[in-house]
Amino acid sequence: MSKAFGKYLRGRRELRQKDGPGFSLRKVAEQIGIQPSYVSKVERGDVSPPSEATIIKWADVLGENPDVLLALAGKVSADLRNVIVKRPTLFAQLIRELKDAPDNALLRVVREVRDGDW
Amino acid sequence: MSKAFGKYLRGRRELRQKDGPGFSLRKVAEQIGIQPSYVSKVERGDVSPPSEATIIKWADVLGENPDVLLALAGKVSADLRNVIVKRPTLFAQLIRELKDAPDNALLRVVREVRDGDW
DNA sequence: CTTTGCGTGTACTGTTTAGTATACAGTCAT
DNA sequence: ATGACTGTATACTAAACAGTACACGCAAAG
Repeated sequence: MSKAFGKYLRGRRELRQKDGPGFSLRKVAEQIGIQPSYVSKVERGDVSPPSEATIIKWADVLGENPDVLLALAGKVSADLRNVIVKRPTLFAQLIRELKDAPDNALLRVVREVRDGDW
Repeated sequence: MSKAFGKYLRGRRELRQKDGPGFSLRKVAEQIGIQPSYVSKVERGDVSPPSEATIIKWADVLGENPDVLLALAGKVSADLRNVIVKRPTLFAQLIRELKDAPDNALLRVVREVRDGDW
C-alpha cells in the first residue's frame, strides 16, 4: 500500500485535469482499461500498486516516465531485469559498486559509456 | 517452472554429495528449512522456483553465488532492486546503455568505478 | 528381514496479487 | 429537480505463489 505512489499519480492527474478535459479519474481508468473504483483506491494508497503492465499503461496515459512510476511502486521494469539476469555477476558487481556513488559520478559513467570508444 | 534452475541446483548438489556426506536431498532440505518433497520438485523443475528468501538460503547451503541462482530463477535480489529504485532514471539509462556492451567492456567500467578517483 | 536413508507422487492449504461489480453521495449545469 | 459528471465505499473473487503433509517404492547395511 505504498502511499507515495498513489499521491504522485493523483498529483499528476490533477495537473492534466486542470488544463484540459479527459483526465477525470473515470476517463483515465477507461484509458488504462481498469475500473474507476480501482484507480481511486490506488491513488489514495488504499491498495498496493498495480501490476507492472498496468503501471506502464498508466504512465502512458498520463505521459509520465514509466521507470519512475515503477520505482515509486518499488519495482524494476522487466526489460532492465532481463539485462541483469543475463549477466548477473557482472551487473551485480557494477550496481553494488555504484550504490553510493554521487549522481554526477553516475552521470559521468553513463556518458562515458554512451560515447565510449571500445 | 523454470527448468534450468532446477537442473543447475541438482547438478551442484550432486557434486557436493559425491565428495562428502550431508548433501542428500533430505539433508539439504533440512538445512534450508523446507520439505524434501519440495526440494525434489524444485530440482526437477516440477514447480516454479521458490521465493527469494528460500533461494538465498539454498545458495548458502550449497555454497553458491546467490545472484546467479536468483538470475536462473529470473529474479534480481532485493538489495540491487533497491539501489535502482532509489535513482531509477540514472540506473535505467546506465543499464540500457550497457545492455549490449561486451563482457570485457563491462568489466572495465566496473574496475574504473572501483578504483575511481571521484 | 527389517531398519535406515534415498528420492518421488499425490493431495491439499493459507496468503497474496490484482483486480471487478455495484451501489452510493456530492456538485454543477440546464 | 433531473441528468451528467465528479470521486468513493463495500463486498467479492479467480488465479498464482509458496509451500506442507504424508505415503510410497527402492536400495544398501546391519
